[in-house]
Amino acid sequence: MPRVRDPKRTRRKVLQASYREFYRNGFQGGSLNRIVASAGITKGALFHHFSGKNELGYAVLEEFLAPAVHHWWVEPLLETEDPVPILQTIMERFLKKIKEEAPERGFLFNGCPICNFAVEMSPLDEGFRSRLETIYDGWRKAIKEALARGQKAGTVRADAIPEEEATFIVASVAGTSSTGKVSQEIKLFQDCIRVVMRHLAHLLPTE
Amino acid sequence: MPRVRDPKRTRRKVLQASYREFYRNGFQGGSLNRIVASAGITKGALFHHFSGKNELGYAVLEEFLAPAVHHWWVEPLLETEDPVPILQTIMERFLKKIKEEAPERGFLFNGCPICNFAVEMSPLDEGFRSRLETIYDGWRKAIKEALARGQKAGTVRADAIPEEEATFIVASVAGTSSTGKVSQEIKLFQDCIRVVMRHLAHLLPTE
DNA sequence: CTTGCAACATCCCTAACGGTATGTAAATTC
DNA sequence: GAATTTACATACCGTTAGGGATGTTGCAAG
Repeated sequence: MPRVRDPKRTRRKVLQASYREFYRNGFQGGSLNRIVASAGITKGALFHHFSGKNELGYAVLEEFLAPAVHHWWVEPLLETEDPVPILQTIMERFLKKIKEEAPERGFLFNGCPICNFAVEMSPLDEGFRSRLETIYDGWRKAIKEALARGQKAGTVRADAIPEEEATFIVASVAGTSSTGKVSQEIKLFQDCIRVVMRHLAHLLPTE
Repeated sequence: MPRVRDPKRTRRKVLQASYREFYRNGFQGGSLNRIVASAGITKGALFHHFSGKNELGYAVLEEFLAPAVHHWWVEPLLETEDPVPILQTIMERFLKKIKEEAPERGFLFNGCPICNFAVEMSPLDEGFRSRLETIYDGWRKAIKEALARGQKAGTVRADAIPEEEATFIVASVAGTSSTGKVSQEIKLFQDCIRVVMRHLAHLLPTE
């Protein structure tokens, strides 16, 4: 067997397998043995790259989930002066994503992975809590600042409160994911998102 | 030692200790050993009343959490013809509850226990999933029917969609709890609930 | 007063967990 | 090209988990 060494690749494989394992079984329920098995490596490799289970979880948050939020929520809103349509587009894409995952191949939509981590681990471990707080803060900040810019540009009604709305929108995503995954019926997601979309429409200036 | 037997009381002690343990550590992270220790009983007693860990979790859902939802959300809305103020009152009480728990005695608000169970266990075990679905269905149904009655009575605007709104309100509670518990700052809860309250106000008929 | 079952207590088992110690081969450095 | 370090693999801990077997005792019925 021609032994090829690619530490970056190995590390990525571990992270990916860990993400899947934790996403499906939770962090505490996730098994390092299963991770190394599904990643096709050994415990030696895992513990060479990560000093323990917690560090592995932190890495998933920092290197997988934080960038995902940045890509889906922060980047599209950056420097925008008309954020409401963009937020609506993101919510639509969110619903689309769920539809794609739900019925196909029997794969379950397991909710928002960040929220899953938050619910399970934020009260149990300060390392998780602080990292999750950073992610949520950045998420909220992006929405808040976009809404504020919209107000300056006149595309968002002046009496809206960007900070409150941002907090609410993030919570809506978490809540929709968490309650919806129980029944796995798309209608629940649809209903939820539809109300949020209507709420977003109310943020537009009245003409 | 005067041995006193009180099976009902023993059962309740186990359930209460289980609820606390699972609420703080999650279901998978919760330990039966810790439960029997904190309940002041032994494993023999636990397994006499419950056939296993899962059944214990089911019992917590059915005998603790389902009644709690009924008490907080279903009962106050029963037969009401003006549901919006009642919903607002419930949300206010929700915020109050968080405020009471948060700063005092260093106790952490750990989110909505039902949502915690849902996030962790609904994708992993059908017994949990179905029971959680029943709880959420009843919760949503109570709101939906109250809103529909309100529409008939003219206290809720006719173009509101009770089913969608109900789904949304339940998701809001879950989302607020889950995202808020990360930072433990009351302001986040306040912001979130304030937006929901405003949204509820929009359900009133325009005059 | 005895019999029988419900209500526990005690003790133990196996499996799986996260983690470590040690070995070894590839890669890098000098 | 020798030496050193990185990148793994193998084997193996100690602990704790959930759960079961068996023993013991209160309590109610007959």
